[in-house]
Amino acid sequence: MDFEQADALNQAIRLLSLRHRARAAALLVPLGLHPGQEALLLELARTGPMIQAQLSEALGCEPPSVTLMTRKLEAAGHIRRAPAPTDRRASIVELTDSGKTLVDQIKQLWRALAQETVAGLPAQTVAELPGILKTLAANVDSRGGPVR
Amino acid sequence: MDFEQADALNQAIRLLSLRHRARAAALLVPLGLHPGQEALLLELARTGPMIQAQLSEALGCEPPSVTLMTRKLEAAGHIRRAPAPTDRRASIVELTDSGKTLVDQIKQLWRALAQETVAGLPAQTVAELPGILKTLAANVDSRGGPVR
DNA sequence: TAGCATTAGTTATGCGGATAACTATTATGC
DNA sequence: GCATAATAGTTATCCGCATAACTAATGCTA
Repeated sequence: MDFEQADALNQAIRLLSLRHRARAAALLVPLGLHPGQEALLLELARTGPMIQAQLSEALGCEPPSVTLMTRKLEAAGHIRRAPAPTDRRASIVELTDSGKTLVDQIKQLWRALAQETVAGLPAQTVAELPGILKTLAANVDSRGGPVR
Repeated sequence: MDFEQADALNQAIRLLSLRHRARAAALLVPLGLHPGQEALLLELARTGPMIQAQLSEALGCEPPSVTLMTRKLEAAGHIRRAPAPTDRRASIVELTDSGKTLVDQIKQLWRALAQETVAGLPAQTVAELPGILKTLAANVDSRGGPVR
C-alpha cells in the first residue's frame, strides 16, 4: 500500500472520529451530557449494574477515565455507586431512575445519529458496516492485537 | 433502523476512533509526537505553508486547537510561524528542516498503520473504504451538513 | 500463616479538542 | 471617509482520554 492510500484511509478515520463525536456532542447538549458519557449509560442499560473495572473494559477506556466520568454522572444524579459486598475494593455502578429515563432519550438520539450517518449508502453496505468497523477496531487493538 | 443496529454502528465508530487513535499514539511515541500533531505536519507537507485558519479548516478542528498545537510543535522545532506580509492578523505556518525529516518518518508509520488497520479485509472492501468513510464523515458534518 | 503479587480504584498531570469571550486587523456599506 | 461587520488569532475553561504513581484490598503460594 502506498502512502497516498494509507493517508486517505487514516485521514478518513480521523475525520470520521471528529465529526461523529462532534455530531453526537451537539445532539447530547439538550440532555446535559458530554460525548463519552452516553456510552457509559448505554453500557449500564445493556448489561446492568457492574463494577468500574468492567465498565473500563466494556467502554475500551482506562480506569482513570471511568473514575472521572462516573464521578460526574453521579454528581448529575444519573448513576449511583455502592460498595461491592464481596470485594471491598470494588464499587458497583448502576443507573438511577433519572439515568434510566435519560437512557431512553439517548436511544432515540442514537437511532437518529446512525440513520444520519449512513444516509445515501446502499443498504448492503450499511448492513456490512458494523462488522467491517469492528474488524478495523480489532486490528488496531493495542492489547491482544497483532503486537502482543 | 432499530436501536440495536444504530447502537452497533455508533459503538463501532466510537471504538474504532479510540483504538485507531491509541495505536497511532503508540506509534508516534518514538517520534515524540502526540496524536493529532502528525495530521498537522502531514497537511503542511501536502499543501505547503499556510495560515492557521487554513490549517483549522483542513484539519477539521477549531482555531483554538490549532493555536495550542502550533505552539507546541513550534517549541519542539518542527514548524515555524512567520507574520503574513499581506495580512497583519495572520501568521504563516511552515515546516522546518526538522519537521520535514519528521514527516518522512511519519509517512512510514502511516503506511504501517493503514496496512495493520485493514488486515484481513478483501481488497475490494479496502479500496472502497476511504470513500465510504468520507461519506459517513460528510453525513455527520455539523457545518454545511444536513442541518444548516 | 506470612509474604508477595495481583487487582480495584484514585490522584496528578498532560494533550487534543470544544466553546465562550476577547483583541487586533481587514473588509464593506453608507 | 467612517462606522460597522467580518476575519485571524489568543486566552480561559471545560471534558474525554491517556500514563504514571500511589493506596487499599484480595488472592496465592511457599
